Amino acid sequence: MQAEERQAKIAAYLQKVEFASLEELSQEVDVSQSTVRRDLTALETSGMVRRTHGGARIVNPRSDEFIFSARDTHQLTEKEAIGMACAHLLQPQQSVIIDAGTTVYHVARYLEEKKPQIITNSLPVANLYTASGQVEVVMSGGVVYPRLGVLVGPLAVESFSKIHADVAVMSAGGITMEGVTNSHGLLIEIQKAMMRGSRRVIFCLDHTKFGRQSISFLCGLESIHTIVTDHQAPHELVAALRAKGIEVVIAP
Amino acid sequence: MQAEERQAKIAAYLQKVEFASLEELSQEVDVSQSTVRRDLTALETSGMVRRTHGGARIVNPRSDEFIFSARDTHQLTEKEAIGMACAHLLQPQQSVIIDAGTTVYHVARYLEEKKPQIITNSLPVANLYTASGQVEVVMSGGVVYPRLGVLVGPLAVESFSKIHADVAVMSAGGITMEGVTNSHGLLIEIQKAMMRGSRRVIFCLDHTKFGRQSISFLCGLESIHTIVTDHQAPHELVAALRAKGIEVVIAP
DNA sequence: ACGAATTTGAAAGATTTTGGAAGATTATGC
DNA sequence: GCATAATCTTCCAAAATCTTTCAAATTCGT
Repeated sequence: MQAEERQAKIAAYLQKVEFASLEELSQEVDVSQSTVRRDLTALETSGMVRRTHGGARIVNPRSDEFIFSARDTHQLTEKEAIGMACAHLLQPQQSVIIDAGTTVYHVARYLEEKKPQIITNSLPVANLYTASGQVEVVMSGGVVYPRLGVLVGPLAVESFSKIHADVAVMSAGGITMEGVTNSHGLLIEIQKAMMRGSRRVIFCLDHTKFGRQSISFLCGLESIHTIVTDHQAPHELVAALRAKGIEVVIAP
Repeated sequence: MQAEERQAKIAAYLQKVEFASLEELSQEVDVSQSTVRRDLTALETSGMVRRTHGGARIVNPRSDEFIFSARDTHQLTEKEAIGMACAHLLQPQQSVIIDAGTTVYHVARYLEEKKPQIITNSLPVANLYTASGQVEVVMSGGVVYPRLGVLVGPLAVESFSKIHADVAVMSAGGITMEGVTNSHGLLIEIQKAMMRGSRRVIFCLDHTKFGRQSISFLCGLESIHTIVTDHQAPHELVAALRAKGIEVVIAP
């Protein structure tokens, strides 16, 4: 690698992490620490970074715009398994509405090869494919709900009311034999609009959602075509749902 | 291959990658490194590229206002100064339309304490405040334009047509006495809608934009109330703009 | 087609950059 | 406050890269 390119890489890396040790940097750009030191002094004279003992720090940190909640490790493997299984259910080139929620976010992650058209109100999902450009992503409008990165409000409802898609991939707070419930009342209207606009409705629900009830009622079981869950889901409830004519996919 | 054609190819390649090693370039155009060296010295005297040890780098990297890249350190300090200066122009609690573009992105960064209502079609801007929750952000709908992270298309235009804001903070590809131009035709309609919906229009343009013309015409000078730029902006053009009644703010 | 002028590729020597080591300096624990 | 460890600076040899030079190849004009 070239000196200049390397220095740019170091600067970019520091932009991302704000601070990095010498060892970290030398591994990142794959040169000796001596060279990193030299690069850092060069970058320091240009005013871009400040050296410290043991590393360097960016002068004007720029908050990284493309991070999705780092603390999302809850039931990660289950959610990934569900995500993959659900992605398998979709046909190439389909138009897919993706709900906002950590579980369905993982569905979106595995959709790239299906080259779908994704319609979503979730910023994290949209961020997934801004870089690649392989997947067409349509965002609804709306007010950004803090922390979750979901677009809500009348603008969002209106957007989805106008849209028709092949599939809606939904999440929820809980499911019982009485129906599906969710914790955020703001989302209910949007989710209803999503489901109305889709020919097929898939719910992605990990086993912790089974038998649980949240505050707001979303829909009855008759609105659901498919449920994707993991192998820890209670057998009786799965059997009962199947008896109601719902396809239940157990992710391995 | 001809010498000139080869040099053009080298220049084009460098435009794309910003810097490249001698080996890379010699493979790219399929000549010896000696020849590449000669070409590079020629290109250097013409001011187009700068040679470095081990390769070369483009002097004026295609300063595309609308490309968000990790290594966007291009005119970073100027853009930050402009961002701060422009943020100062706004009143607390105002509703502000923020255009999609690297310069105005920096305006958004400094807006938190004004507690504004932000309306935008830029994913990076929206991502800025999803975590904090201090600022209300409204997103237009639209199709995500790959790489740029901008929402475009009829849905976006329609969203902005319905919205009225106190201020619009805009970017552009270039400004001359004939008016403001932009490189992406897709954005023009959206930007026009943004400007129509605002009582005051502020353009943030770093000095490289002055005297430059992009492909698509956006608006005449009469539509502009304020321009924020940095101190390297050419004095004559600044004076001429002021003579037209436009407030020009020079960021320190 | 022939010779002059230019361009190209390669080699030799000069220069710069790199990686490591020794000694100096700064942080850390007790 | 002192000993210890970590980190930094300085220096040097090795590696990479650059410049210069020159013969072969190509292009151009006639």
